Amino acid sequence: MMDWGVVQQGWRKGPWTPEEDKLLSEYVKLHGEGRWTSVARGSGLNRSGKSCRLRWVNYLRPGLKRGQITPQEEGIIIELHALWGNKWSTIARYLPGRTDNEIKNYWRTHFKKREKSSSHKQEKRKAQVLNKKLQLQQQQEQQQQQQLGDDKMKAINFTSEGKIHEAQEKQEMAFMGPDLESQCLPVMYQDIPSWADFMVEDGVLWGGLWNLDDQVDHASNCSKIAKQNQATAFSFAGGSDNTYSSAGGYIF
DNA sequence: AAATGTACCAACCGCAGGATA
DNA sequence: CTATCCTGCGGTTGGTACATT
Repeated sequence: MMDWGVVQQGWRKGPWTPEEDKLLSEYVKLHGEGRWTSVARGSGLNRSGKSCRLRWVNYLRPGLKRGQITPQEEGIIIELHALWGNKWSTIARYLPGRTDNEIKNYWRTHFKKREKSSSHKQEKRKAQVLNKKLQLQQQQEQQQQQQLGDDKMKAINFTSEGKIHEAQEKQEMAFMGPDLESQCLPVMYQDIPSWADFMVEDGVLWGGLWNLDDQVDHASNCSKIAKQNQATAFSFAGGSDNTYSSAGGYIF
C-alpha cells in the first residue's frame, strides 16, 4: 500500500469552487479521463487525483442526470440491490446518468428509514402480542376464580396453576408457531408499502424500463436472474405469489 | 421563533486489486 | 517476481435545507 498521507499533504480539500470545476472540466476535455494524478498535476488544481476523479465522475461528467430518483429507478435500485448487495458501481451501470455515490446515498437514506419503521412496527407488534397474551391470561384467571369460588377450590387452583398456564402457552404456541418473531415478521412487512406492489403489477420494471439502457441484453439477463431471486424471496419469506411484494423479500 | 430531527448531498478515507517499472 | 503506483469501490462523515415540535 502506498502512503497517501504523505503525498496528500498540502492538497486542497472540501467543496469545489466553480473555478476549480472549470479548470478540471477543461483539462479533462483536452486530455480525456483517467490518469488522475496527471490531471491533478497538470490542471493547476491543488487537488489530489482521487479528489479530481471523484468530482468529475460524480458531478462534472457529461450526461449526468440531476434531480430526484424516479419510482422506476428506485425499483431498479431495490431489485439490483437484492441481487448484488452493496455493489453500487455495478448497480449504477444500469441507471444511466446516475452515479454510484448517488445511488448509495439514496439507498442509505431510504434503507435507514424503512429499517426504522420496520423495527418500530416490530416493537409495536410484539407489544400487541404480549398484551393479547396477558389479556387471555387474565381472562382465564378470572374464569377460574369464578368457577372455583370457595377456598378449597382455590387451593386446588393454586396447585394446578402451573399446568393451566402451561396448557395456555401450548395453545398459543400452536397458534403462533414455535418462533413468535418469525411468525410476526411477514405480518409486519405487509404494513410497509412497496414499490414492487405497483411495479410488478404494472409490468413496468420488467417490461419496458430496462430497455432505456443500451445494455438491453445484459439487463434482460439480469431480470431473469432477479426473477429467480424473487422466487427465492417467496420461499424464504414463506409467502405465496400474491404476498411477494409485501412479504419482505426485498423490503427491510 | 427557536430548537431539534430528518433527508439529502458532496466529499473524504481506507482498502483492494490491477498495472507497471 | 516484487515493490510501487494508480484507480475504483464502498463506508463514512460533515454540511445544509427543510420539516416538525
